[in-house]
Amino acid sequence: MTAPPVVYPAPRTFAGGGGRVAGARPPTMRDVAAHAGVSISTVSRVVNAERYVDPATREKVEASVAALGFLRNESARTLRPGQRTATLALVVEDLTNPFSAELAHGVELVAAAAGYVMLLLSTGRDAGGERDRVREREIVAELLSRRVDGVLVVPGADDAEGLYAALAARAPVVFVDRLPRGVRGDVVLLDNAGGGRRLTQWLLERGHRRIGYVGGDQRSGPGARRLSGFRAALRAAGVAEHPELLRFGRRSSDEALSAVEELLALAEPPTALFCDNNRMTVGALLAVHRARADVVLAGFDAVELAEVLVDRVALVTYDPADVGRRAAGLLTARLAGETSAPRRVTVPVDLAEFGT
Amino acid sequence: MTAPPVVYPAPRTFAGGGGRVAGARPPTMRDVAAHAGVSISTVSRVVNAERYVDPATREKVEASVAALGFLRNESARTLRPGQRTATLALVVEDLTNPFSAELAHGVELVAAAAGYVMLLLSTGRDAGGERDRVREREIVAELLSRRVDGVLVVPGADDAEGLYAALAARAPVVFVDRLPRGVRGDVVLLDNAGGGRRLTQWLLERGHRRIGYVGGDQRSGPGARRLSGFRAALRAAGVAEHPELLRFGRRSSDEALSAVEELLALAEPPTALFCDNNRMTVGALLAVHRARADVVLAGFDAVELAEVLVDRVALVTYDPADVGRRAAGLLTARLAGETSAPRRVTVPVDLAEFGT
DNA sequence: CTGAAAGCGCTTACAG
DNA sequence: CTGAAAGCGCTTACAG
Repeated sequence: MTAPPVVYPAPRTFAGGGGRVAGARPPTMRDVAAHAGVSISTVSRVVNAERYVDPATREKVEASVAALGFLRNESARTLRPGQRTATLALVVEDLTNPFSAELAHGVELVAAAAGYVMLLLSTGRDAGGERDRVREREIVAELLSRRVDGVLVVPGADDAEGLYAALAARAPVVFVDRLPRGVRGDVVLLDNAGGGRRLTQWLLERGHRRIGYVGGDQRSGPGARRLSGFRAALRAAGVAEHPELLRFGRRSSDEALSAVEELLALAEPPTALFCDNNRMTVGALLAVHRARADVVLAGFDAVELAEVLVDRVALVTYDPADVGRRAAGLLTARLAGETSAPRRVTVPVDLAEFGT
Repeated sequence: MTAPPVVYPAPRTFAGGGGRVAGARPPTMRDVAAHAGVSISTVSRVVNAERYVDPATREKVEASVAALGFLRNESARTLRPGQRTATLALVVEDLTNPFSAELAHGVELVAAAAGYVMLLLSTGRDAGGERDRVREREIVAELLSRRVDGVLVVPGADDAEGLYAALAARAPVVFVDRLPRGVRGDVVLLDNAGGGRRLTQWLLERGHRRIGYVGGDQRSGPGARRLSGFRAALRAAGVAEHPELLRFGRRSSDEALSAVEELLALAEPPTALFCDNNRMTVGALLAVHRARADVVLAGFDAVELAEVLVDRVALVTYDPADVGRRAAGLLTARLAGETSAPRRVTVPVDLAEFGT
């Protein structure tokens, strides 16, 4: 990625765009100073909107800035000790996940309002579908090299312990949706347990006692908390869990669909289904609709048109952008000097009922 | 956003995270050089993996790098003329739009593979729902100040002429989904006209002659091309357009739903509907489903579960991530020295049929 | 209110 | 193969 050596001050040129030439060396403060007939210090003061500049001088300099199209080189500014890069980073696993995308939107809003720009990096998964450790280490190194002011991370279920410790040792880090083990830090969580409880109570109130469960990874993070909410509600109501009605580890709506088909084919099928995320809810909706089964659905995440497919459904919904705004708010507060103990923010969820 | 003056070399400290202190001044090449007993030049050579370094020296330096946890300061490196920031920027209007999110994903994949990091900025809309000009100018200034190596832009329908000209004059810019008037540059477009034509042909082949049209902004960009494809197909088939069946300027699925309700209530309703984007398709699906109308749908964009709602539907689908990959590919090619005339890439679309 | 000078952390000819 | 020195474009005490 390094450009071949160039003889200074050869401009970097770009002749694409049909002969358009971009990249004549951009004007520097020195150029502005010469143009305005003042010193570089004075240009710096004007550009930084400092006080103690004679109005006439300021005007002169501003005219030169405009005439030359001067834009301060941020890399140079950043180099001074104590100066910020005015850059935040958001690290997600997969941006195509709607949660990540809306989260990023919320983060960007707050970042922009606070004068920061957002780097977006995704860790992805390796060929085996596992978290890509190499890429994760690269990302941490990249962020440290770039001296980002702060980082927001949606950690993976299987994040190596302390992966982000090196990062957290050098810049404030806010974790989103789950807190990796062994790391202290600010974290913004959804009320997953509360949502699981409310969905389950909603089913119990409607008389359901045989409730099926279709879920993804239930060993840690959001999935674990949703399951614990489910179980807590059953326990509180004195209703028994039916192990044969629980299906975990489903990774797609297709896998969820098969799971629900299995459940519906049981001699004693469930009368209701708890779906622990968007993929599960979509799969279950399809299976129930196809089977024209008399099964009530309760699931996590908004699914467009869900209410049209089944007679009765309750969905836990939330605003990922709000999660992003809050997480970015915590981070910018740290950057503004906040030194309180690690904070844990829980974002409430909503229950939306549909159907007859 | 500027930190208060600090007395050098006071470290920036962060006492959040429960007393955890981050930000002791990171080690520099000077520190590594002292630790390894070599000159700074030599450290630079090792860090940059240059040839002509004695293996023993290299090993010594690498040990010091590891011991001190040295990570080259990218701002400092960038300062030298001819050096890149290794940063691309993607500018979209709204990241919550699934197209933007998947696009960003594709861009990030290619950027990461080529050694670039992606800045993500959204222009948003102002209070009046119009493109926010002030924010757009800020973004252009920000990107120029940061000396990003290249930019990908999804321009708005109502972009001011030449808004991105200042940018394009200094760095390669690739436009996505539409090309602003008055700007030359690489552009990646979807085959919107082709998609519109195919959807319309699909309807015509099934005998439809009264085809309704539900669309958003049809004055420019993708909307205009989809409409032109619709009209071209009608013309080619010698089928008349029915002006009373055309509804434009709908901005949400709710507005599309109302439009379709109007159409279905006509004395002579359409027998088929053409929907020019995802929102329109969702609204039309709902309206047709609710009215249990015998209307065939043909629409743009994948809609989850669409086929379950209506008897027969055809959807034009495409992979926004692929658009992102291609756009980023054009950009990285420019950055690698490609100097051909502006390129226009058209990404093909698919037609998916559902229903009995 | 203004300017000369030092220095941020690197890279790069230039010597050796 | 290695080092001393200049310089990238800024900011910041320090003098005046």
